[in-house]
Amino acid sequence: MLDERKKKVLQAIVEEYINTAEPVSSNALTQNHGLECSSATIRNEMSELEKSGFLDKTHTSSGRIPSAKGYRYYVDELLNDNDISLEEIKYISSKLETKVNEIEELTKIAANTISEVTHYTTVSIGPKATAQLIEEIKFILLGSRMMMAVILTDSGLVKETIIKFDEDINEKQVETINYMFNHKLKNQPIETIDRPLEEYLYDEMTYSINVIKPIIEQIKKVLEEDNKIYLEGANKSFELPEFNSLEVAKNFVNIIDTKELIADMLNSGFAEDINVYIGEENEKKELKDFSIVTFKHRVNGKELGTIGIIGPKRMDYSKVISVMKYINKKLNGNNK
Amino acid sequence: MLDERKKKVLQAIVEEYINTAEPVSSNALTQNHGLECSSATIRNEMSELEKSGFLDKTHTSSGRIPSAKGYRYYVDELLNDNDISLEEIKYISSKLETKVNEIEELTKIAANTISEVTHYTTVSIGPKATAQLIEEIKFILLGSRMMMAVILTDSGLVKETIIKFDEDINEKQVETINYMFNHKLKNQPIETIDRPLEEYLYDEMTYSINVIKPIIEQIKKVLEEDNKIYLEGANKSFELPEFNSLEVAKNFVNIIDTKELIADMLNSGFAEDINVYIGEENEKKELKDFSIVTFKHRVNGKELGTIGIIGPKRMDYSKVISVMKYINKKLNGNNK
DNA sequence: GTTAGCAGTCAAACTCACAGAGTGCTAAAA
DNA sequence: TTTTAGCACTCTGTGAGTTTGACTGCTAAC
Repeated sequence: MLDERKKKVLQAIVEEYINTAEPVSSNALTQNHGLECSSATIRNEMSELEKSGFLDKTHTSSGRIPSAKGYRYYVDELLNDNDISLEEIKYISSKLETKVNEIEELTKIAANTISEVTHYTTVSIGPKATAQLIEEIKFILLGSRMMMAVILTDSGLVKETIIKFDEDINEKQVETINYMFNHKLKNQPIETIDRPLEEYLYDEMTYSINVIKPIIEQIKKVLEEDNKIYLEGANKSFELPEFNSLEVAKNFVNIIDTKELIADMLNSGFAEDINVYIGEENEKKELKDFSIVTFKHRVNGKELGTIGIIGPKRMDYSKVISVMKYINKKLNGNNK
Repeated sequence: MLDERKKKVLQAIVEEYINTAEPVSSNALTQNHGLECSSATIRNEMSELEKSGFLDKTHTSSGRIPSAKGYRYYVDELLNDNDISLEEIKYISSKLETKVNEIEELTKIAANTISEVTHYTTVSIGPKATAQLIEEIKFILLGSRMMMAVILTDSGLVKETIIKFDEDINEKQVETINYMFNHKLKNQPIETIDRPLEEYLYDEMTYSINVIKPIIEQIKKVLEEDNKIYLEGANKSFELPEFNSLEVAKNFVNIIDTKELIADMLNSGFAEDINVYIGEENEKKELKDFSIVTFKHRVNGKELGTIGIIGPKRMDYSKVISVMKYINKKLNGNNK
């Protein structure tokens, strides 16, 4: 589609623009980009690249900036996805070796590390419980009218919730409940906690419907509710020149303040290993000025969390994708 | 200290400035502020108020704005702390009646409600576990090398944590651990989990130091660690005119992104019911352009969480303090 | 003690001119 | 046919100079 020199020119423009945040002139490309021709020739190439939609101009006599299509081509065809230094590798490795007791913690650490290495803002979210099998449910009495339910899933996720009652319950009831729920739910997908189960339990334990009901309600609630969203390095974005525009800064705060938007963003379309959405490619129009790069942290095919970077369209895709690939590999490697 | 008319003038200026965000001119005060005199007289009063430090000017021929001292006088002496409508009371009441299973949840709801009613950004944090007595600790085996510890305190706080081991443990060991810890810790302050306890446990259970050690470490960690900080309505602040200054907006993002700063802010000096820090009164210089209003949510003298509003110095103190007082009263009333 | 009136001050908005950076085009060179 | 040099043209950003309007401070009269 594009001849070799056009590719080189496009790549040079994208990288120059990522570095400087200024429209790139034909002159700027004659140095340090391995292009053995004059600015006039580059102008001709740029003109054609603009005609085919890879470049934009901010005004008639300005230099060029990459269009969304230009960034897309760069990301798909031109970038170096091994743009990561030895120090960075060492640093990431040491961070990921931190011993954690909960899976969510690991996702948080990974997100934090990515933010530190790339200097962009990251968001992360724990695994969707609904995609997993229930391995065990434990009920523990915490007083006469309070109980804790601990749910273990097959991928090692632990969810706990407190349940309060309007009447006293005793150890014996808890034992029965423990037996009933486990009997019926062991190794079942979480959707099993539904009508049939409720009816079964109501039938078996008619005498204590006042106890069963809040339990089922609360368990459903805790399993279905969206996980907490963790945000790292929001202030780092504000150092970027694009955030000198109040419009952009405001949009950004709106985005990170709207939990639903972030959750949507992290959960949407996962065809690839690593997903890149550039500017207007995002479905939500609030995100049109930003680019998003996400990946799911998986172990043995089970999803354990999603991490995303949100930054300007002029994001350092090479660095970001390299770091994400490395961390993704590392996380999948540590099958523990 | 100030005669009646000066008070009236100061109050009018503060309120006018809170409404308009523009320096207040002598002319503006001749209408709708119950001041029966000409602008010239008001100019004289303003000039004296400025001399005594209650007012500032942005430049020689500008109107006046309140100084920190002016705001302070207003907050201490002039404001109406019952500036809350029937609708607001109804709305707040309905929100606070939501049934919750965890105390932290209630603090979050209260903070969310305050943000909704006042249109400012709120931050909240759960109770410090270290200030409480341990009522009970339960240990539950969650697999051969994993355990959960659930700690109940006297004010109803429940903290749970997962502990992982490098060796297998069995139900019998868990029972012993349950007995040991409860025997020694029941109704003790949390600081008890310290050297003497460790030594006692090591003596009693020398055979399983590999088990006791991670338990104590993890329990200490979870009890000492700062609670999660919840942020509500960060985007609302960005609608205020002071946030058109990039400097201010950047500072704000820095503040809300720095968890330690917020935790400090929420935990500092609590002489009063409701604490107001105006601009430079804040110890941290990052906060010099902002005002902070905080209160602790208590039940029977036990602290259950802290909620703060962070907004511009030109904050609607009347509304904010009225709403906080009302919510504080409501929360202390619901002794459940 | 209060007020009218006026001179003085300052910020914000507007205009204008100009320098500088960059392109597009044309015609010559390779 | 491709590349290059050169030049005219365009547009932004900046800074100086001007005007406008909102206020205050002061003085003298009420």
